[in-house]
Amino acid sequence: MQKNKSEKYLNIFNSAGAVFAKYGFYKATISQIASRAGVADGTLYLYFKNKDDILYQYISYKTSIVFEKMNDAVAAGKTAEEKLRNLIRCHLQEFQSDRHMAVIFQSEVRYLRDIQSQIKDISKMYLDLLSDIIEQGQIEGSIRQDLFVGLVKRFILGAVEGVISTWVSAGSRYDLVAMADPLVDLYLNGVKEG
Amino acid sequence: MQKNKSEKYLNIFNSAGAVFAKYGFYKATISQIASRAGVADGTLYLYFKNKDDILYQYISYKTSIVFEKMNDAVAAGKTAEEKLRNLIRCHLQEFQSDRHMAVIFQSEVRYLRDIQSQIKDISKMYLDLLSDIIEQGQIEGSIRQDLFVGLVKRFILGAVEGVISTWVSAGSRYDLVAMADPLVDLYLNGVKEG
DNA sequence: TTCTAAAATGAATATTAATTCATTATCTAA
DNA sequence: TTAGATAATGAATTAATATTCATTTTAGAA
Repeated sequence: MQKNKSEKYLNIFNSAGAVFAKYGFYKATISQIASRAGVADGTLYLYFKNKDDILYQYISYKTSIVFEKMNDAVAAGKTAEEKLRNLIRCHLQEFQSDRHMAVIFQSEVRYLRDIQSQIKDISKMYLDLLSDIIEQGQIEGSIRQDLFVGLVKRFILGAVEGVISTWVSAGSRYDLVAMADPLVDLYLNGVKEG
Repeated sequence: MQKNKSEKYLNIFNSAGAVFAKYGFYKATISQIASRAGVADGTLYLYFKNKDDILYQYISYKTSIVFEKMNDAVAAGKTAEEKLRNLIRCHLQEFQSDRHMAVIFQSEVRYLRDIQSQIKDISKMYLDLLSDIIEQGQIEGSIRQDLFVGLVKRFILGAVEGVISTWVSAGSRYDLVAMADPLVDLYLNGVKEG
């Protein structure tokens, strides 16, 4: 099993992403992944320990990249509102530009949560980012003091995931990033008239 | 395969729910379900066509029950706000009182969406309920006119599912129904100060 | 060009678990 | 009480596919 990410490694990696996204982890077969990558079945085992390990590496890697970008996006904002807006936009942007990842995150994360506790859960990190933003907003005075942060952050994450989930189910045809501003407007102002 | 729901059928049905919730559909085995139900492996095939059919019947049945209750809850409200509050409360109540169902809905629905198009998707029905409520609120004047209903309804569903998902991951230890009112307050008023 | 190590192959193997069905047990009605 | 029907059993079968490894191919050094 190689350490550095050779061209062949990436080839298998990406093929696995496509096949997992299309069939789901359990119904995807090693042969399908190998054939899509244009290599023999046995070759996968030179690069990955086993089938689980492919999914594990896939999610680990994608998680680290996305989280890095989210961190940068938040850091680029000054006020809480700017930070929130940047975070949501980045989130939607990343998932829109990598549909396979979006599908896999949506459907296979629970499987990994059960068996691979060493994965840093992207939700956990995301919720921590949100906590910081909400608390900053409360200090700034732009966000209500009477809110239970633990609830608000889940509420926001759930809403974004719901929008992504719908976009995935609908065949990813419309522009996801365009929903960032209306979404943030909803969090901020609510649906009530006046 | 029997038609009427005998005691043994329900026994297998519920055992399957518990085993699917614990291990996930693919890792759950027929032997585990049979053994939990206290019957022989072959007996399952007198009541269900195959393993897929067990999950199919489980989700179909639970969906119909929950949706009926949700409909009643909404019908019991007069204003849009009352209806929304009743719907969210009912949703949280039903999932809280049936944790196996909550787990299965959270993790296995995508699998079914792929293979069993005849299931009426609970999300779809739910979103339609929400559409009606939002439109009623807009007519009443209690909900903003400038909202895109298609976005708002997903936003609300996503937020509720996010809260349930967190509750499931946290081992279902706290009171989920207690979150209904703070959640509705968030949808209505937003997080912004003033 | 030749040699050696690394990489790749894919047929054979091993494993796991869903499903079947010949047999046995249980129930019901005459 | 018993014959026939119905229900249940669980060992044997079947099917699918993840993984291994003896063999072949490739690439780079001498």
